[in-house]
Amino acid sequence: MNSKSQYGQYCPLAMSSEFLCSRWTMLVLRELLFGSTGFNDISRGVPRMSRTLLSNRLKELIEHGIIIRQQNQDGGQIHYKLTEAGLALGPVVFSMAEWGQEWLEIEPSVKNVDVGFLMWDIHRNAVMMPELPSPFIVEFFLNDVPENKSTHWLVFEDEKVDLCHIDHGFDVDVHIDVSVKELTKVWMGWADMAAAIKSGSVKLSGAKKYTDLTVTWLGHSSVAHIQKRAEGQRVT
Amino acid sequence: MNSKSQYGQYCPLAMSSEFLCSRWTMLVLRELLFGSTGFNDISRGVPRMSRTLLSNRLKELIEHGIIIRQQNQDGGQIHYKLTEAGLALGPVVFSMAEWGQEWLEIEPSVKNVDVGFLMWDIHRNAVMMPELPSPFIVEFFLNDVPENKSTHWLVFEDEKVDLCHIDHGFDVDVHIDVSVKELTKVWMGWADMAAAIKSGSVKLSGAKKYTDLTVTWLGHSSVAHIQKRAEGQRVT
DNA sequence: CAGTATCCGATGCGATACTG
DNA sequence: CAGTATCGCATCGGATACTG
Repeated sequence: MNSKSQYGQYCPLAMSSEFLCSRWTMLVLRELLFGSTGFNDISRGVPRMSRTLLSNRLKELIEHGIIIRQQNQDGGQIHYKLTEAGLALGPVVFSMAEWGQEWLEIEPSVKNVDVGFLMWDIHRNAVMMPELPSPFIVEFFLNDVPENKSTHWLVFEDEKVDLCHIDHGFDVDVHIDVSVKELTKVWMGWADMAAAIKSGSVKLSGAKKYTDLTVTWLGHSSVAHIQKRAEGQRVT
Repeated sequence: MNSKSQYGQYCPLAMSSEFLCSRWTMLVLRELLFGSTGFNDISRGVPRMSRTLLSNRLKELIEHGIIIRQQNQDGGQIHYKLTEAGLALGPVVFSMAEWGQEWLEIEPSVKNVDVGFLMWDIHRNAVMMPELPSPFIVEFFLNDVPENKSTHWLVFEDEKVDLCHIDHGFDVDVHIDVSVKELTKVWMGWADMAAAIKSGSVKLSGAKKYTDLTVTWLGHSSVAHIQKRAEGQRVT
């Protein structure tokens, strides 16, 4: 836990970056800003971060007044919640994300993608629709990863969407067969879903009335609407 | 030089923060955004950063397409210049600085301040005024630091302001006697100059027509206009 | 679910000295 | 002015195992 001034500068950028710009911290903040409050939920948003380190980072953020740790008096769930100052970091986090979406080259991003994070990210932005039955089950088959990580289910039910990676013998409504890379591109707005279906890189099956709505219930990343720069201008 | 993906996330925030959120990097970007292009100028803006590390960081930024390294064909000065993508990082850097100015507690910031950086920061934002003679010499005496670091001169001449820490027998127009802490507060907009003069924590001497203009030629930090939160709301 | 304790290897980075 | 090479320590953080 490091809280001594490293930079020796009163500059607010220096003071802020001393604790904001440490490994994983921005991603933890992203999770909090997206609404996760439980330790395990946050952890699922940063699957490659060790839980030990997450624990330390949360403590640092508490120390700095960015979050508070709450527990119901009945000893229930523990919630990490952003303070007012923490919420005010939204523009900082999003401006960095938006810069990346606008300027970063695609290929480096889709290399070495963690499937757990991709599915977690999709699940939390999936869109409930009145047209869908309840439950509505979507099975993802990711055709380029080891078998034990290849199948995931999205369960739309009771006004929320759950993510599952264990087969409970679901009654599947829509099945999606796609590579991780292609799913990532479509999800991020870097590729067009209709074109991907037409080219065969996304294979949908199920009742047409549901597969036709895929673009809608699948949703997009929260920065997908930002236009990427032309290929020659992008950076890595 | 680390260029392998650490986070395993396609998320643009993750991709960006992998190289933006490393030690010193935001401060180097600040220097570049403020207009420094030479190695030594940049280095003076981050005096506690080792030159070795600065050299490495600049290389990383070049690799990532954020800056380019230019040298005149006559073998003159070397200039590091932001690319279009690099310039686009302005809002990211400034949003973090603005957050800090609005939310951070003052006291931790004014502890352990590097005098070299303070004077460098002041010098590059000092304001040329037609009312001033040329040269116009301001002598700063920082009354709470070791003698060899206590005196600095600002030389307003030929449409530019130079900073000097060696006595060239200047013909001083205005003398300022102040502590580093108080000078920092006034400079950052955390204290009022007029009040500081009245209370005696800033002691000005010299021709009245020049000392009366101090607030103007001294200028303020670029984020000084942002209002700090009330004391109870601030964080560390 | 929500963590903590301990170990230990990797690496980040400062200090110092040197170069064209 | 604009760097580079080398050394060596400190700390960061991952892996693993354990707790209430």
